Amino acid sequence: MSSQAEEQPKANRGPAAGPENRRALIAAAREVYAEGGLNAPFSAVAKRAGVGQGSLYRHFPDRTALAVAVYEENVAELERLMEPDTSTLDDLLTRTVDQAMVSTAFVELVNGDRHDPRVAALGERYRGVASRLLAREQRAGRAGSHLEVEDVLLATGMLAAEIARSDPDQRLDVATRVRALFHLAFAPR
Amino acid sequence: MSSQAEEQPKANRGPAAGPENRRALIAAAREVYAEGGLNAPFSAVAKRAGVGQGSLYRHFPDRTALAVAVYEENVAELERLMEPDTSTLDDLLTRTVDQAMVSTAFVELVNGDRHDPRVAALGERYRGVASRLLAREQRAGRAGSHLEVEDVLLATGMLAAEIARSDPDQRLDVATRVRALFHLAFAPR
Amino acid sequence: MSSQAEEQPKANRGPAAGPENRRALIAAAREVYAEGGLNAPFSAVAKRAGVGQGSLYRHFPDRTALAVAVYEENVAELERLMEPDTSTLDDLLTRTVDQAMVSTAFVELVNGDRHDPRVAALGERYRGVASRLLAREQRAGRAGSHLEVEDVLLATGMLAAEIARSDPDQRLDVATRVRALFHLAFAPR
Amino acid sequence: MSSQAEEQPKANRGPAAGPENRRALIAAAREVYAEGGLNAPFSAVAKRAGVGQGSLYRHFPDRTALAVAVYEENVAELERLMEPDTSTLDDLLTRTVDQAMVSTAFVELVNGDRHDPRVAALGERYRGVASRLLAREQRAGRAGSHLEVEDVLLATGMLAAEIARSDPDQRLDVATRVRALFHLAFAPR
DNA sequence: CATGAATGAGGGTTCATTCAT
DNA sequence: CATGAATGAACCCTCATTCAT
Repeated sequence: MSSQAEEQPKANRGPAAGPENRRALIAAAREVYAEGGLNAPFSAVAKRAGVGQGSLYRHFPDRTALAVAVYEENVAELERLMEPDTSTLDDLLTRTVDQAMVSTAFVELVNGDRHDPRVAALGERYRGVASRLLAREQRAGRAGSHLEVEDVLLATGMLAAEIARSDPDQRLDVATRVRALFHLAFAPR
Repeated sequence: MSSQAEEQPKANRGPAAGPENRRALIAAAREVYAEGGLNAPFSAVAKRAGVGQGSLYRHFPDRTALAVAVYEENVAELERLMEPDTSTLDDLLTRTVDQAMVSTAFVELVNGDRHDPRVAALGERYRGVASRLLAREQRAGRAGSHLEVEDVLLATGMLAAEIARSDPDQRLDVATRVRALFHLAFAPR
Repeated sequence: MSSQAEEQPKANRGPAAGPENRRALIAAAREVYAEGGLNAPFSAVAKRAGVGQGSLYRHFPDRTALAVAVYEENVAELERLMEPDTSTLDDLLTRTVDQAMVSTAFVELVNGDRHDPRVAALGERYRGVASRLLAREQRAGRAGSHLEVEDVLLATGMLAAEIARSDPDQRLDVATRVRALFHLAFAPR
Repeated sequence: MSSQAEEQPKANRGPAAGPENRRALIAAAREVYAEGGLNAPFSAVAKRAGVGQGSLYRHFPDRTALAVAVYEENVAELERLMEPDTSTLDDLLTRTVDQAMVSTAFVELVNGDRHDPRVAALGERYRGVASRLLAREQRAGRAGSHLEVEDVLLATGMLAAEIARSDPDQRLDVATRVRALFHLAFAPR
């Protein structure tokens, strides 16, 4: 009814918005995946980020690209957190629980795209963290010598998946129980 | 409308086909769930069974009904197999690996529809099996007294999920490794 | 699990059940149409009648056949009720309200199949009733001479449709109001 | 997968097509409702408008939204036409006949979704028109003081429905006859 | 002649992806 | 480079109709 500018579709903010949008998309994806799992509508990510569909596709041409971006942040954080000499395998389990929702989405995804190099690279970095932790713990006599890095990877993977599967209000309980099991399994004999 | 018999709609085989169709549907569902998880297109089951959509809905009014039917067979088999006094928790793990693909779908199911009575009933039967085995093993001194039935359920659940997730040609390896972990976790201290 | 007669599908009662089924179907149709209008699932009629789908189709090869059968009973009742010298146009309106749900279903149907002879025959009988009533009322000076039988048919048709459309708990109100309008329109000038 | 451009999926005309599509959808709906009533296949509207299913849902998230959009135009026109001091109740009946096909769909709509606020708002506007006309006619002594706005609404509703039900080549006749009836019913006593 | 399962087409809705502006 | 509408395929579910027993 006004004589000008009938609709204002949200001002095209120009190229400057690029990196900002990218960040918004990753954050939105983290939330959406956490709530709805990996099969949440892809378009829901754009909507939640307050960004056009097209921009989502420009930044992340496929589902894997987006998931990798999300998980990349998690791995980076993990690398940082697990660096100090005082960090333990148990810290890794704790961290896994915290990140379970995203981790699981990532794991789900990876099992579709196992051979995607982007995915493989991230997997290697994660494995590196686990490997360094394990070696350190074994040296300190806090982890059994029977353990190999694959065991640790399996443990964290299963833990994350189990948490993600669980009823939200049982997660604390489940986490405690599962960590106790792996404690026993990891202990020196 | 057409001058010749253009389509051959597939002969109505009559009610006699009923039980046969039911069996075909369950078998098809087993395969479809194994390949695509519980959210595989419902219609894919009908197609794979070579049965009309409508018949699928007649036999199983909703997803849960079908999943329950599939898993019912598994639980029944489990109850039979675990009955002898000689069966162990380790047998349960073995069996879990064998049924992993279906088991995972069931776990998915249970975590989605926890309050559906049909699902709850099956869950109870499974729990019963685990419970009897655990008690027997603890009496025999082969399982630690710290263990509760929840621990066993978590272990089998995680094992099944992990197997289902894994690359088919790594499953044997994964199974071995995970079972070894739980062996340690279950052992008396 | 019993060794014989696993399922007893409801004893085929033989040809004797024919007429009984027919009656049950008509009664069921009356209810179903009243509740769900003419687009209620055709099969719902069979279910409500406690009769196989096939029997429904045998007795009434199409929707029209069933609707005609239902309405035939209504018209017969109408003929009986309107015969006494004391019955008036107003009685016809009253009766129309009572039968509104079925009447409307019939009218709906008729507008699809206007040229179906079965339908036309019933229409004639209804028209006959209206015609006799109108003549009698005009002779008695209770209806205006401007009125033709078409006017009466339109009035009853619209009344029935309006009732059928209305919220169930407003029907009484609507009926009163509409009948008052037609009272004025029918009165001698 | 194919060696040549096998399909020509119909060129995405871009957002510019938006408003045009919206208009096309409303126009198509008007036709489809007129032919098939309010339960005509929703998808038929998209097809007739030459627009994808998805676009239909984007513009009108549910049946009611579409029906309201269609009828909104009619009510607006009505408000405009009935504003002059010279317009009468009879003009309203005339107009109702002209819009009968759409009016009926609207009546159906109103009777189904009486509690939807969008529908209620339109109903109020229509009632407003009828109310103003009635008051004016009563003041001028052209309508009886026994009449209430509900009577007018019932009359237009029944008239529209009856026209919509009628054989196209009898509509003129039916309209004349029904309007004459309501003339008598509306007249001052 | 009754029964009720089988069939598949039809219509509803969602969502991944493309593309004009 | 961002935007958001358009598109259509895919899945869901219901129901009219047929037909073996």
